[in-house]
Amino acid sequence: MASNVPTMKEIAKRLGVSVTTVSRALQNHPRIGLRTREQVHALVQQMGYVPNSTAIYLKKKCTFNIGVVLPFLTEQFFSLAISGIEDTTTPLGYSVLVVQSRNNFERERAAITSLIKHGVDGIIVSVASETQTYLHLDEAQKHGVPVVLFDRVIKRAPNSCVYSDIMVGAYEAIEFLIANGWSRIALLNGPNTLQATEERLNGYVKALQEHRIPVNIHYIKSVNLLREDTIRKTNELLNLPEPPQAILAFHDYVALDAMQVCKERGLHINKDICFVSFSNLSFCAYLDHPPIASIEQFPYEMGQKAAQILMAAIADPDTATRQEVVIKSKLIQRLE
Amino acid sequence: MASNVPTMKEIAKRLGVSVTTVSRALQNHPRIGLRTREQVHALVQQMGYVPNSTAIYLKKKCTFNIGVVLPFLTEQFFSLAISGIEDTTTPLGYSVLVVQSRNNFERERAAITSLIKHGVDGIIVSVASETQTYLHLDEAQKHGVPVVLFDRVIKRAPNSCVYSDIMVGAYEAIEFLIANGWSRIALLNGPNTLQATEERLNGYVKALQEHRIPVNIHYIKSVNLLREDTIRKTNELLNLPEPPQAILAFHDYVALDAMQVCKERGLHINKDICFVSFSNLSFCAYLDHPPIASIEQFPYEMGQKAAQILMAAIADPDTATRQEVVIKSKLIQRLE
DNA sequence: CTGTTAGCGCTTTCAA
DNA sequence: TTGAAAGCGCTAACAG
Repeated sequence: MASNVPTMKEIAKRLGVSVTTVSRALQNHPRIGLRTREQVHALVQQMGYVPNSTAIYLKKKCTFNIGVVLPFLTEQFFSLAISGIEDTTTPLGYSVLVVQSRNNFERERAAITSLIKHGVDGIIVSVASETQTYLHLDEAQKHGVPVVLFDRVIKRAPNSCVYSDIMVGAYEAIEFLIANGWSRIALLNGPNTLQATEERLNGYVKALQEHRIPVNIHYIKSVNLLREDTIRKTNELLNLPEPPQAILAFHDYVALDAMQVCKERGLHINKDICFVSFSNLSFCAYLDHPPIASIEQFPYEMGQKAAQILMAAIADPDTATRQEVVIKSKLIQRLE
Repeated sequence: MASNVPTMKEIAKRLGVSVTTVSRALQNHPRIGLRTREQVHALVQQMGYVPNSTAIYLKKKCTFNIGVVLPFLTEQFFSLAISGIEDTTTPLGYSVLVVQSRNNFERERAAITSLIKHGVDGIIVSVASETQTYLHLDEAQKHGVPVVLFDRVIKRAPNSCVYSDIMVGAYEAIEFLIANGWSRIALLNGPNTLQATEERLNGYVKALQEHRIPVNIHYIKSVNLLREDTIRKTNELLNLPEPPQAILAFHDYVALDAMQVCKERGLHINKDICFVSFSNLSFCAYLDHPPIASIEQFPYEMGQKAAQILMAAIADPDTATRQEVVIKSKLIQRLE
């Protein structure tokens, strides 16, 4: 911020009125003379006066800033969520502070601490894959900063959260594969720390069981979301005496890496082996052989919803109760 | 922010000292008794006191927030730049306010106004494709908020800026294509409002001329960066009596859309027609037929550099002079 | 309709 | 080594 920026005091002095009057004129307070109001506005215009928000924040005890903590901005899923958040908060005068955790718990904790210090009015977080506790979230609540979780949520946490019906998504995906004649279906799942991993597994198992297909434990792999691990686990699957015909992947990035492994081993995608994955990122459209189906999770809408809940909690801290919103996912088929 | 959060006053009262003392203890001021300091720190710990940053900001006349305005977070180029910015500002205690302009000038202007109102200490911007003036940037400078431009810069603007040597990049790309035997090379360029568009054109023309290849005006198209326009312009190129053998695209997204058009028309990528494009986004690695070469522009490093310049300008507003930093690009070849 | 006054939570002279 | 007091820029009773 600046050095010699005009303040209300100067405006008041120049106009020979009190700062109160200026303040009121600026807020279009009813009890103010039309003349005065116009004069003030004119001078404000002329001097290029911009109210000092820090002062207002100090008074009003809010900053109109909210924080967002998520694993990676570079994942389109999250940047779309940010857009959803931005679009619902900006019209209300809020700005968004973004911090990336890079799936690292310590970074996440530090990010939240830093956001509290910066005085945000609320925080939206999608937890890191490493995160196993929600104590760092309590820290925020303790300072009166509401926290809303989205996508990567901790359901036993006391915070409001919004996520997609992953279990159903996984279930439908497996049903789809079965309906198309595959029965040897593997699951390239995420880290076991994530709730979302468990749900994918549940959906997977449920669908298989309902169709009386035995669950093969060797078909279930957990990857840490790093490329190398995906490659390793995919190779393990392909090395099986009876390798899978289809793979449900944790998300598109996992699917892409796995597909590359397959290609390198001479397999033809969607012929020798086919994929279904979560996310439905836009660049899949550019692949010659995209996953045969994707589970669209509507990250933009999730961001919107999370932001709405947060806005409500900020506006009315007392009446706001814990909410749990499920965004319906949708299976997008790409049969060739 | 909260209601009943502990303040320095309470700490002082509980300890029977003055707020001054607490303040000094917290800052580890030299002139303070060891005993007192320890007592204060203990109580702070116990009460979970967090300094009210708004108050500090008001006093210190800075917020330790910086704003970043860019077209789209969903473009990996920009999210990588954000990471670069975050990584250089966070260690210094700064947080990043991100706003997307969506290539819309009005949104960009509004974003900057909003950031000034929110009291950021500085702003980094990559201008919208629509933007043709830098008056909205002057607005910030007028309020003592330094502005640094990156990538999509306005070079005649009075602000510091960092960008890549696009002309050289385009030049090398064309040389590479010529060296590999192509001479009918088209340019799917960006909007004419962008400096970057002009530079790509210059590099393109220069390389052709140096190799005594006549510049064919029908091979030069300007797209507005929306998918539909890319499709239209690509079709125009392919409909030419002598269609190009190679295309230099404004960036990967343009290349991808253009490549799809080619595929739909039965052309084989990198055989019937090949592509070179700016950006080198990571997902190109997943394509069966990626652009035959990409011009890596190092967005992370650009973000870092822009942030460094901004940090310096904030730290020392008087001595800081306008800087213009060029990040060398690099041609990544993917000959099959 | 307008001004006076107090105060948000903190830092920082100036005195003791 | 500590404290009292002023003040950052603004808002909001309360009083005219």
